[in-house]
Amino acid sequence: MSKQRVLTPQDEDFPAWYQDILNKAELADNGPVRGTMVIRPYGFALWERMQAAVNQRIVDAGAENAYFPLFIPQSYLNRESEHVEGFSPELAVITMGGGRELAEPVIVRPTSETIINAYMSKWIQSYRDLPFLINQWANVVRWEMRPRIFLRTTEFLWQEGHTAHVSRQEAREYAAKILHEVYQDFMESVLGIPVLIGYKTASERFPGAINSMSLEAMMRDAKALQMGTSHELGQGFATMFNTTYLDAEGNQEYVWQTSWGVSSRMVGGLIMAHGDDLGMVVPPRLAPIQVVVIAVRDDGAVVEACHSLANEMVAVGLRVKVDDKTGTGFGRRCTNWELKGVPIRIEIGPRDLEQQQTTLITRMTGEKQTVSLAAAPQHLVTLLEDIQDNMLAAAISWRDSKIVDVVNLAEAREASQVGFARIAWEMLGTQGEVALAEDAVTVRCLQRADGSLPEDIDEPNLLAICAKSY
RNA sequence: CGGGCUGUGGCGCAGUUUGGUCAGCGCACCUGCUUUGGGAGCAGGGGGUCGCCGGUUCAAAUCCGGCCAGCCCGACCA
Repeated sequence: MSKQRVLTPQDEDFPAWYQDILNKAELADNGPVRGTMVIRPYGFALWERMQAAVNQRIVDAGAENAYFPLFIPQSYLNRESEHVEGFSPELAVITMGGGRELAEPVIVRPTSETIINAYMSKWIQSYRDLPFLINQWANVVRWEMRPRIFLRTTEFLWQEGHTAHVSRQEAREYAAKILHEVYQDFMESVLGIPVLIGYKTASERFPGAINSMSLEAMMRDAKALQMGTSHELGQGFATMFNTTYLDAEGNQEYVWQTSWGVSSRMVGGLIMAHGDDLGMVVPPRLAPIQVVVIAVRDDGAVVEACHSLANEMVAVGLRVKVDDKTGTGFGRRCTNWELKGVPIRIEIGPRDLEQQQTTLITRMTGEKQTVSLAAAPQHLVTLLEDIQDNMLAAAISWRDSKIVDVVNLAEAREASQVGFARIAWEMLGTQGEVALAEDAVTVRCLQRADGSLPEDIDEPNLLAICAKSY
């Protein structure tokens, strides 16, 4: 009964560590078609909780949910030239249906700007219909060369918001609002993952957008992960789909649009941003299970005490699971809950019961403490809040320790191998961006020196965040 | 699409060079007993047309030919 290695250590082989977690924490499996994934119940529970928190914020931002078809006429994509050029290499195209060749091939949506525009143009008539704010939760398909579960799969789950506004200014502000009030707030306050925000460079921009904003997080191997994007689409789609409205002066005008999304990739980000060599570490606000109560041994009184304590905890609003599967060894069960990253583990054994107490272990720190059964529920409520705050604080300080300010290309190249390099965009420039690409380093985003979002990409004195990424 | 590699129970692999008690190991799974405060021990057990097709041979996981699939490295991506 000694402690043995469960996962490949992160230092030894980070991708292997990630794979091990997917399997051992029962998060997901590969699907039979390359690039597809099966999301298992625990992995899906994480996603569902993300959905609920993001959806609430989207609704608060004024957008309404709707649903558009999975199949899009090929001709729709062809209307916006940059859009179709950007996506055509990764499209799944259906040419057969009902046993016959189709007159016009059908695209499996890689994103829905086109089909949503087709309907916006129908529904929007007057400036009184604006802003038009809509969102859908859906699956999309982008044929991927190098898939990795959650991070880059051929089919993935996401939310895509699409809006139409009377002015460029209003559209820009709304895209920024989503970035800050929906995405950044969700990621930092629920996921406990700090993000750097900024504009994508022209080469990293969404196909068809005039500007793309992104949220970039640092994983435990110091690589970057784009956690979400919010785009300013300008009037390109509106022009091609004739999405117009009549303004107060009686003029026919094109709308200004945005689109924005976060995906099941965030599950991968959660794993890689907080995980350690024992498994996942899930922040309390997200955790499907916040507390697991483990019956140490098969003893009627012990099991009963576990359930009774669990009931009290549920009564104060906690999400609790009782593990009374005493047929499985104690150590094994502890390990399994650690792998799943449950924030707090409570052990109740005969010795605890004699003292009317319980042993409480915090997943994030491994810290053990003894708490009386009577005080446990209330104690847990505050402890979970502390853990949530501590996880974000720890992630921020760790990330900041891996960001290096540099002044030239050579330094940027070097620093990007072991963290994020921050360099004046005027210094780096598009040529520097191309040079960095040789080392698989990209400019993740452009931001102001204080980390805030610039007015636009041409604003002077911007900083480029450079890193290797997923 | 260019370069390197691999296909053997659910997973990870050995065996292939030197055809013949090689259908085997670890983990997982099932049964029983003992266990249970950090991945338990012992005993027993189930499960594989050795990627597919063809060829050589008395005999093929092993040799030959073809096909298929997958992995890793390079150009695109939430």
